Amino acid sequence: MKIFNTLSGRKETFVPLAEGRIGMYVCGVTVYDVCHIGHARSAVVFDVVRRYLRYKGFDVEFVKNFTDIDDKIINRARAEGASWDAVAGKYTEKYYADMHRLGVEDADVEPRATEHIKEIIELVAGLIERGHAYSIDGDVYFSVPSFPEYGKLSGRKLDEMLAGARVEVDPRKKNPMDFALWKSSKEGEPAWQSPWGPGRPGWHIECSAMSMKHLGRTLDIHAGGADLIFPHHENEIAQSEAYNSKPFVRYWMHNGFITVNKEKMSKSLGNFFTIQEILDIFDPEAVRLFLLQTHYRSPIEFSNEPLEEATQTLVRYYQGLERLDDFLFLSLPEGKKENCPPGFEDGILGGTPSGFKARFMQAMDDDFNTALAIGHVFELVKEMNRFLDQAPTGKKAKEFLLRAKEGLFEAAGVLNVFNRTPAEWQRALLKIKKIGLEVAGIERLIGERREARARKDFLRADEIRSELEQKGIALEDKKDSTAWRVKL
RNA sequence: GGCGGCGUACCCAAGUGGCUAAGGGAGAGGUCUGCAAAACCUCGAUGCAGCGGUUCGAAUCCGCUCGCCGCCUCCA
Repeated sequence: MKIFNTLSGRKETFVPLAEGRIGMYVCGVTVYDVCHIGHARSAVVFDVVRRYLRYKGFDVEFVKNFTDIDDKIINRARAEGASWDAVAGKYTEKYYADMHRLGVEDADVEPRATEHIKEIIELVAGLIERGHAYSIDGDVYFSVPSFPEYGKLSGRKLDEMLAGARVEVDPRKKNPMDFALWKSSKEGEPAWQSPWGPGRPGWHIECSAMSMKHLGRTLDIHAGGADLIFPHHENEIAQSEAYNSKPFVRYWMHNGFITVNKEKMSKSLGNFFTIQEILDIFDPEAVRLFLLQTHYRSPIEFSNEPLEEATQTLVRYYQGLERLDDFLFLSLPEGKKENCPPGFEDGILGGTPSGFKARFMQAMDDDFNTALAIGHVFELVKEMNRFLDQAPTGKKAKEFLLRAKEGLFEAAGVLNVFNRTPAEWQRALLKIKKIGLEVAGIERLIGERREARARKDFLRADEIRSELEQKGIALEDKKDSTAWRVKL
């Protein structure tokens, strides 16, 4: 299995520190506001990475933190007239609500910065002891020149960074690049007691302290959005490696951005779409598919159109699945003569190396190429349809298709897309398209129409059809039944 | 200014040295059907921003040009 490692800038063969076990840490969110689709991307992408590693048989310890104390939370609390911890609590809840709807699994450990003040203080004190940090008036700074390898993740050199510095430098720092490990608190701000006086942790130190506590000194995988590479992750490396004298992370993974009009979606530009407002119009599965149809390191241009296309794509998938289910459970009476169309065994439907499962794993093994993996899903769907077009009958054909379906379900479990039943999908569409009809009501009308058709009252039958059509439901007459679809 | 990425069919997108350049959406043709719709099948780039080079062979490697974007500041 290969993973693109930001540290080396290339794909590397993945070998965990301890055989069969993986410690993985993902930078979560600062809970000062609701999440936008960019946060969703990071969460969904690394959710799939985790699921795939588990699928491969690794014992994965997955840690994702919440930054629950920070300047932005304090400012937000002021703006909302609430306490800082009420703000953090509120947006933590909203985070969970969004992520659960998107099918993102909770982490094994979900540490909060404020629950690790003791570990953070130990770490800061240790860095001072080792000569990598210094305190001034209650603040503590990391001394960047004390760590010669600084810049190795983001690929920049110290002097270059100084030349491009765009931020006002605190004159008390020994070096302009030094960053805060501990910030003294002003009057009225949340504070914890420390050897340097009351204060709160700097942003970067919490991840070092928490990852070390929950996963040990060296992590297998550390992941987050590409905007965290500098300075956040660079600083984490400096702190952790200066303290431990050991490599901090073996594989760094970073996801690409969501853009709007080709520009990075961000709070400051105001061009962001919240998860909530997107899920108000689109099904979560369509959102997830949309995010996974592009490789995780490439940018994704956001707009409604691709989400509508993703919805249409899911229609194709669930149509195929329904057809398969119909075949497997309805139109395959026992005792019918055997007819298993030849020529499919060696293709994607078969269990050979060119079969679906092998291709799926090959795609995922190559730096989690979900876009290619999803492509294989639809190759399989197409081939399945072609197979069914041959009107197969009998036990052999059934077993053949059951195996194909099994492979599909394994992939669905990893992606957490394609994971519902066709009926569940239709119900979800009914809801998201805000069609004011119940399944029972639709089926009653279909029954009425069936009777009308039986007595050749096509006027009445067409009337019912157009009545449903107006409400957004299309009818499909099959051989001996009528199915309904939500129109898109 | 420094560092990095991207440019593949009408749209999205995979592919980073060698079989027919995946897959989805849209479109066209066909099958099915009381009619219809849907669904399914088929079709679709002699071509991979442009120009040059390396190679038996390049979308894929190298150089230059054009266009777009990111990081260097909080940011998923």
